[in-house]
Amino acid sequence: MQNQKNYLPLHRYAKQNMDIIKLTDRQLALIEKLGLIFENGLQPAAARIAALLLVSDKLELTFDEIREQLNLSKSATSNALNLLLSMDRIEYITKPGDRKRYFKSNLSDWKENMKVKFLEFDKVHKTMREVLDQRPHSTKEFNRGLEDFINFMEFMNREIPALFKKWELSKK
Amino acid sequence: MQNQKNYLPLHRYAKQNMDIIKLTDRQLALIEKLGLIFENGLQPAAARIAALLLVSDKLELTFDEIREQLNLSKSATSNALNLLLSMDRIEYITKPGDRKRYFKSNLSDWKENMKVKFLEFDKVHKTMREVLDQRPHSTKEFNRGLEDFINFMEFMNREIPALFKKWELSKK
DNA sequence: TATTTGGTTCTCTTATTGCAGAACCAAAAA
DNA sequence: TTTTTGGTTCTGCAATAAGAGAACCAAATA
Repeated sequence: MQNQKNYLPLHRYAKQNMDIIKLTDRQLALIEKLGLIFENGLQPAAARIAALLLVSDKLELTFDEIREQLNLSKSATSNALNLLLSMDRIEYITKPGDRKRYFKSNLSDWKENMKVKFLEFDKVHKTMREVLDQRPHSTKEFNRGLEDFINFMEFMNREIPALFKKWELSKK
Repeated sequence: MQNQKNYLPLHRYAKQNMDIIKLTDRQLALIEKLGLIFENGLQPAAARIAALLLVSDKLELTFDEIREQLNLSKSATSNALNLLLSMDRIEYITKPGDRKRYFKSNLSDWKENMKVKFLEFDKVHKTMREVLDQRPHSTKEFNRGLEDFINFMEFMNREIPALFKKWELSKK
């Protein structure tokens, strides 16, 4: 159980992994690029942290390593990390004899998140159906168009879980 | 061609469709609900206009009708309408002898928009692939997880167009 | 016991968004 | 020619977001 906090005297381990992580230009560029993508749904600081944890050679970074790499203040780092933790986009491990937390990207949960996102349609088409239900019969053509659109969303909602399954099967 | 501006003296047509549109409580509630959904990607005023144009009995509303129904200022109405127009989420028609524009929801384009949105994945997985390409071999397990995720996104990207086709076929 | 570490929380600034209200404008009508 | 209509554009304000910096804190170390 790595996550158990079982501290040993710090001096026995200190700086063990503290080679200053140095990013190549290519990596920096990728962080910017990914960061922009992630800003769809995340604040900039959090987006760049998420990107950093994918791009960096070293996968498990401490608070201060993240802070330094991205030139963030402590508060920004703290808030962004906690946000990402609460979204399950990252997680952390601890190491025996070391109080620091090592943050890493939570890849496995991403797929879950994606499923959830796909299925968010559900709310949309249900509300749209409500809209259709209260429309007057007189706007026939529009109603037909709307119904078509709703049916389409429902179709997607039915088929997408099947796609997930198909993917799982194709891997075996 | 309804869109041709062929003005006739206003008095011959004035107020023809100017029955004050009155929304039921149910409709107002639906506008709020849909409005919230649309706020994902739209400013509040624009979101509620988009909702109004789906919910209202009357489908083609003028600038002032929209403005009054939603209690917006002229500037907010103008800006929101132009935003929606530029996104192709609404369109307008004109009527002979009438300078006003009649705005309506552009349902057909919505499906297009949805396709585009689905295919936005493309950018994401391409960048992710770049990330994977520059990762050190040493983080084998992580790389495998990342690759799995990328493959999954590529799979989705391949399969979703097929789903669109399947839908089109199922309608015939 | 005093100090250091690994953060968290509070306060303040700055930048951005979203909108109201008024001024403005061109085309049409009077 | 003046007025009205159907908007657009400009100015300014209030609310919110994003993050810096400092104060703070509990657990671990010295």
